[in-house]
Amino acid sequence: MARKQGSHSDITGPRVQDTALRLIAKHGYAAVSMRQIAAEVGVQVGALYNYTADKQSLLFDLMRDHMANLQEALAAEDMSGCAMTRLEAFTRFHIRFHLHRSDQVFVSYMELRNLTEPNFEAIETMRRAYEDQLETILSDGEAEGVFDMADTRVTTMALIGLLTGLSDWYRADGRLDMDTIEMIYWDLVRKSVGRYSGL
Amino acid sequence: MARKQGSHSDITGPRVQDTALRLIAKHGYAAVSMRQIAAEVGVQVGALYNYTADKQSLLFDLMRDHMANLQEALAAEDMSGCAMTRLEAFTRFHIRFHLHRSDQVFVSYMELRNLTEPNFEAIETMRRAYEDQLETILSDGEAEGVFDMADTRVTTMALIGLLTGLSDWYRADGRLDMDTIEMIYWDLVRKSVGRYSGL
DNA sequence: TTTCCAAATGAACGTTTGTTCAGTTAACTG
DNA sequence: CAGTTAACTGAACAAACGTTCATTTGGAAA
Repeated sequence: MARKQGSHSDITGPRVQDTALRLIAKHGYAAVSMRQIAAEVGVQVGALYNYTADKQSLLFDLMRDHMANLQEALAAEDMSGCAMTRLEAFTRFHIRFHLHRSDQVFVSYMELRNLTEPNFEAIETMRRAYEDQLETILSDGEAEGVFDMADTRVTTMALIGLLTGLSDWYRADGRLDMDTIEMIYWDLVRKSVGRYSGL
Repeated sequence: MARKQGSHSDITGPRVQDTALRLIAKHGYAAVSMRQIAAEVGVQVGALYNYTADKQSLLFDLMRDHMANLQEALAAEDMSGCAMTRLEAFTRFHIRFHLHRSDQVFVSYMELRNLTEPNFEAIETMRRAYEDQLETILSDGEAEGVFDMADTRVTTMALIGLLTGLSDWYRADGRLDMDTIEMIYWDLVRKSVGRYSGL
């Protein structure tokens, strides 16, 4: 029995990706077998190899697609204003983008060590490019005199950690909606890098 | 051949723990086999079962010990002053404790999903207890009027994320020493929750 | 010197793993 | 309607998995 109705490759293909993403996010790359993925898709294990060269490629493609989507979406944001405006845009963008893709975020940060060396470097390069855009904003803000930081690079990494850590505890059915959280986090970011003349 | 010289149980035992921690931090729980651990320790795989009931217990013990050490070390800190003083103490303590235990931190945050349900709950309870101590400091600070936050719980989680994210990029041989990083992070924390009258 | 036993061996167990591939099916093409 | 082929099956492969256990070892106790 094969191909019950219509051509399936354009249906099964995405379903393999979606299922793999969901299962890997839940149990981890090493803990998910090709047979589990096949079972959830509804095919035999051999059929998966019509859509991926091997298990490693499946993981790598998920992560590369995620990073590419991130880069593309950020490029579509308006980044024309002053540093403070751009920092707000970046912060809100990051939160919105990541909270809608919790599985991708989880996999992309947790499964780095399961990538082969060349695949790891490819993902790291993409991540670095993303981080650098935040660092540029912070540098510009320092030059403009609106930000006051002890160290730009460390602050960049700290803010990335602050924003990304949100994915660890945010639940869509939680106490606060996303707009509120966005506001709270922007408040924290703004104050943490702003010129300090408080108590 | 067994026991080449002297009793080994008090040597092999800790070595199993140390090796398991190091390998799991590097490759992940599911990706590390009992045979790999045994090989690095220098025994046959069967010998491991003199020191752990099974693989799951090995992971759980690592995480529980880490959380217990964390709790114990925090309890030994001086937490007698005002909220601002205690926040600084907590911040510096958290950074120092975690940066000296990067493998434990990594495992304790990455391998939660590989715990059985009861083991997971046990660890979560310990983690929650730790977070609550930060939340208490923030609440007290708000009551004292020295902190200004939109939401205490969210700020707690955000600061935990900020501080813990440090482990993701810190390298002992990096550009900045730990004291400097501690200072930078305390600066960020202080400003982010402080009463804001800046630009 | 003999006995004892903690500590470790080494082999085996039943599963599960990722991957391959010859064969089968059914929708599309002419 | 016949031929083609994309899509999938089903079985097989060697390797690796966690765990068990009868057996062996050698230091310590008597």
